[in-house]
Amino acid sequence: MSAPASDHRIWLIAGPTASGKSALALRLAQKLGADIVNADSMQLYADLQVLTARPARDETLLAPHHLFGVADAADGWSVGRWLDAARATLADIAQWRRPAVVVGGTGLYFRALTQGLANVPPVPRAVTDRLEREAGGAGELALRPRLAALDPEAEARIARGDRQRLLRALAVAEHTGRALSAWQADTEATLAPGDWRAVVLAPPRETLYAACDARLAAMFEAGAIEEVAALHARWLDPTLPAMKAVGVREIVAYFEGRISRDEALAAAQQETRRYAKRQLTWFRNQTPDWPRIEAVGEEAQWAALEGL
RNA sequence: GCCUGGGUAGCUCAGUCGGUAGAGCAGCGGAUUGAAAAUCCGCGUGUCGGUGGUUCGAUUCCGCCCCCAGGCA
Repeated sequence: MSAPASDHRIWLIAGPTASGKSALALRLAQKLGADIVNADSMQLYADLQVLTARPARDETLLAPHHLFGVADAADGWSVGRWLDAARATLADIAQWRRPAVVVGGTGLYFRALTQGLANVPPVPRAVTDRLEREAGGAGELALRPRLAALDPEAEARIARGDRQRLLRALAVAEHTGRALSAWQADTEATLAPGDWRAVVLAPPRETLYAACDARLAAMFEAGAIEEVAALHARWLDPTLPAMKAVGVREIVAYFEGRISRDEALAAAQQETRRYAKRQLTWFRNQTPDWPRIEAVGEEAQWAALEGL
């Protein structure tokens, strides 16, 4: 590497699903003697190991891994909760004077790390739920004017149809007495600009999609179905984050006899490709200045990383 | 071989009484501040099978050819 590792105690490795992040992160961690920190919203949950492509035990033994499978599916985590955990983890790693490699595909988590997250007090989910009930069938039509009065900036920014953001903005404004836009305006970065270095894996579209398809097929063979069966048997609230992992819905539909196993696989593969596309869009436009590695395959990607 | 039906977007199809065409799905582009593998917004991407003819003008009408499906042999 052109710059000494000590100049960059924290490496960020981002990219879409199935692009080769985990392998690259592991290799980098082994070379630097670094710890690996998860920045993937779904690999947080213990229940889904196969389906989220969370590093297996033999891999986690090769370098210290943090924040992988630490949450229960019944427990819904959020960017804020992850950021608090990541911050504490990174501080801990720094105390041991070891570098860290933060790896994942959740763009928002990386943003929270490099640009910060508004310090909004916790807004109970019940508040949002109440607002939704109050709105009733009118939905957005009833909520828009209310938000416009409290936080016109947010109201103008939120696209029509985006109920989730509309409810969040309204809940924050009503619950905290301060506009979400105002909270967001004084956000400060979590990591100091000079403390980290980032790279985005961005393989060609065709290659990436083929890798997604192959991986989903392998997951179905490697226990993804059994894993979802166990999760399904817990009868958790379907709105929990873990229940929304790509593949869960499709495999549950298969259990219920609504589609065949092959159809479930095809549907899960399609959703994975769409997810990968959204990730490519995020990193292409939200982190345009992060170096991109378009190479395919671990060796080529490693060579590209060393050449940075 | 004959008869019938059909060849229009990546797929399934609609349509044009002659003025170069539009839906669904797929796909692509974009947004993204506490659910983010979430939640949304936007965009038809096309030798209308080929070739001659009629016509100011043919995807549309006519001839021939090719291909597919079914029927008769």
